[in-house]
Amino acid sequence: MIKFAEKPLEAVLELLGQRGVYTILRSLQNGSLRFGALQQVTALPPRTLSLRLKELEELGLISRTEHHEVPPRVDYTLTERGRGLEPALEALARWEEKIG
Amino acid sequence: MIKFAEKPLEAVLELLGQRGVYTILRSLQNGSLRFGALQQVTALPPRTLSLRLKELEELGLISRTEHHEVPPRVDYTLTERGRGLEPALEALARWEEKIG
DNA sequence: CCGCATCCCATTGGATACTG
DNA sequence: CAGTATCCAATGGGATGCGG
Repeated sequence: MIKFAEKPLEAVLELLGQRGVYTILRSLQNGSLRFGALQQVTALPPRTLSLRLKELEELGLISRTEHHEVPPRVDYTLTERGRGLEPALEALARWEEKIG
Repeated sequence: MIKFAEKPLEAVLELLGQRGVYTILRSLQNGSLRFGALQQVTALPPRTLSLRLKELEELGLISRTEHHEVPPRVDYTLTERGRGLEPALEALARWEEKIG
């Protein structure tokens, strides 16, 4: 895996190329979401979703907030750095429309 | 591998996440390049570069032109569809500058 | 409800050597 | 010069079951 510290862009692209990651980022543009919700929109098995979320956290694109309640509740939010990717995500979305 | 026909965007993102692909596309923005030149800018082993170029061709992002000469000469060019990705590539480049 | 542990497998990527 | 052949190591990711 490419290290963010060395090649931030390549690291992000590598992660964006993984299943569900683009969908996760786009979904979070509308606000925080919980693990379960992300599972539904991405259709990823829990193990895989968990891995992707951890990687997104490591790259500083999302943050994890744990609410100490019963039942447990955790939600994920775009960070400032994550929001910085929005123009790129938008450009990609527009490209898709054009050729779809 | 994700099929372009079904999910064009996911297919492109998957490919963009591979080593060297972003670099290939950016390099070709300045005009056609030959296999050897792409090998130098990407630092990919020939087998891998060959695979990536073939995939980029399948997605319709680049085209391959074979000149029947001795010694052999082949060059690769961005297609119209490939150029459509430029705004997204630019947005990514700007994101990189901001955090680099 | 969130998410980790294990097991498993197909696919892939890198390195090196070789050829039309 | 532009690739292909071969071999090997790593990894993505699905399924299932358990734990805080």
